Amino acid sequence: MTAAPQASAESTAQRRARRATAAPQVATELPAQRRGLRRGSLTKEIIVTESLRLLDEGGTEGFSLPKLGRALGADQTAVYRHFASKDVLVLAIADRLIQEAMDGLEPRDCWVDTLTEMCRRLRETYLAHPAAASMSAYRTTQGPAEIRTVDVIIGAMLGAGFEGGEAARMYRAIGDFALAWAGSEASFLALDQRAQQHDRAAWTQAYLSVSRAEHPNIWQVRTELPEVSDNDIFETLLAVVMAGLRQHAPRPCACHGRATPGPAAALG
Amino acid sequence: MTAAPQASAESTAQRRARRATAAPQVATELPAQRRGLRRGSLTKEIIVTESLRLLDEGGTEGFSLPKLGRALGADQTAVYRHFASKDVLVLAIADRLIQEAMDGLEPRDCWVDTLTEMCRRLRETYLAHPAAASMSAYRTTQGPAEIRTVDVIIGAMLGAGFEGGEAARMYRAIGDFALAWAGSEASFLALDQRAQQHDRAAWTQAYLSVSRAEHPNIWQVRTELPEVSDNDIFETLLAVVMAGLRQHAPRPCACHGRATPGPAAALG
DNA sequence: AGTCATTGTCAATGCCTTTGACAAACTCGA
DNA sequence: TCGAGTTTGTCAAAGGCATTGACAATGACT
Repeated sequence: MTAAPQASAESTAQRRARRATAAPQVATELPAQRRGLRRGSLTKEIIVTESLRLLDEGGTEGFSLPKLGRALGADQTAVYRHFASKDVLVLAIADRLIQEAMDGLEPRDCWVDTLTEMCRRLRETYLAHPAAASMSAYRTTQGPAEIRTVDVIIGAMLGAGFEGGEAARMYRAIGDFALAWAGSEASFLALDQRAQQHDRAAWTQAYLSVSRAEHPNIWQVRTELPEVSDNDIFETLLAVVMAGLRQHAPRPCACHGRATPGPAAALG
Repeated sequence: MTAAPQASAESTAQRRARRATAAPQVATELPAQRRGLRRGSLTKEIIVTESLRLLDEGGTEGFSLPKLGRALGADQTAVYRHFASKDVLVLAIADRLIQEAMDGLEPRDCWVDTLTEMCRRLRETYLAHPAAASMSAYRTTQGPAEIRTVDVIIGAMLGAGFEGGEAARMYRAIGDFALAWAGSEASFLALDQRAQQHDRAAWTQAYLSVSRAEHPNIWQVRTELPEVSDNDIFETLLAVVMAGLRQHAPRPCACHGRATPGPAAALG
């Protein structure tokens, strides 16, 4: 079913002419050139893509349905013809993010590698679209990509030797962990730059100016604290989680606990 | 004419009557019905408390500064005399939650117990106020309670034998983990009941109706999947994380890996 | 008592989400 | 080829929210 007839150009011209003459005597001062969008120029796909672009550029603040409509060159309310409400649009955005993150995810020989890759992918995608992620994290769509990811995770857990209810629990634990972590990092990055910068600076300040007597432990590592990067934190926690999983697992992973090569291997 | 919450409607009426016949006496000895809006009757404390109540009862949707003002028996804009913006109020709410969660937290003999307690406390408080938590999670206030908690966590890490930068990294990993997890659980619970119920039901449905050929791993544990509770998931992940930490730690914890007694001790 | 800052109230602005009426334009059947 | 019906874009408008500036009462301080 393709067949997009090109006869629309002429009928568009007809429409324009008609509109010009059909209008009552209301003073038409403007050369009504491009007042409207051609029918069918908006699709769910286009709208979601533009939403993502707007959110990436302007953050959560700059995102509203009126602005989205205008950015598409359409009316403020045009989006409502394709999504019943903003909430439904947000769900579609969530779906797009999951797809983007998990497209092509394949089980690897080592179940730890599989889980590690899943966590890293989700985080990468969320960090690439923090505003979109902060709006749509914790929403679930049961789309094909999501279901497939669930299957891969459970497959890894079964590969680790977990059985039945334990495999189910472990899947939820790791899956929800990945979502929670990526979502919360994205949520922080979705705050306006001022708040973010202020927060980071404030913590550095707080660490460095802490009283030795009152908070001796902070004091002891006060200079190292501001050095820790977000990537450090994520990879550290990921390693901890995977170590814990390996220990719980009835079956060792294929790489026998060798450090998983990853994007943060060079980090201190 | 708005149908304000019952309690506040009445106290507003009382206030009006009282003010009309107001005697210039001080008469501050009776705390009963002291909700009148004499000058100074609104304080940050009161406003934050009422915010929490409104959020607990009505969720994120029912929470706005106009409604908050009305619920306090005051003008729509009264809150702005105490908080420069809604954002500042949200930070104050965040502070209150952290205080509530961490009040009286003390290091325990076993550093694993200390960390476990911290994670559980944060989660409990956030789950008790999901809407408030979903608004204020990921915000940081550097209040005394927060700083103290940081010191306790770092103390636990030093107790585990981590040193310098490693202790700093581990503190961030566990602290951020606790925040991310509690925040994301709260965010889910802050969705309106309909969406929540729908989500849970949809997943159960999705699990049970999965095709064996397409998603064999899900199929294998399909009946166990809906059985997993939120508490199961949290305690499972917490156990995994603590096991991983123990393994990374240069020094064993005081209880030598004995299962930490907790609300989910029955879990395998 | 008189000055002054504080704090509650009022009126108003501009943006947001959403809805209903309307009109253009595409589809489909005769 | 034409006309009915459905989509889809546009317009106008309602009702809510965050925020602001002007105003007024009130309590503190001198």
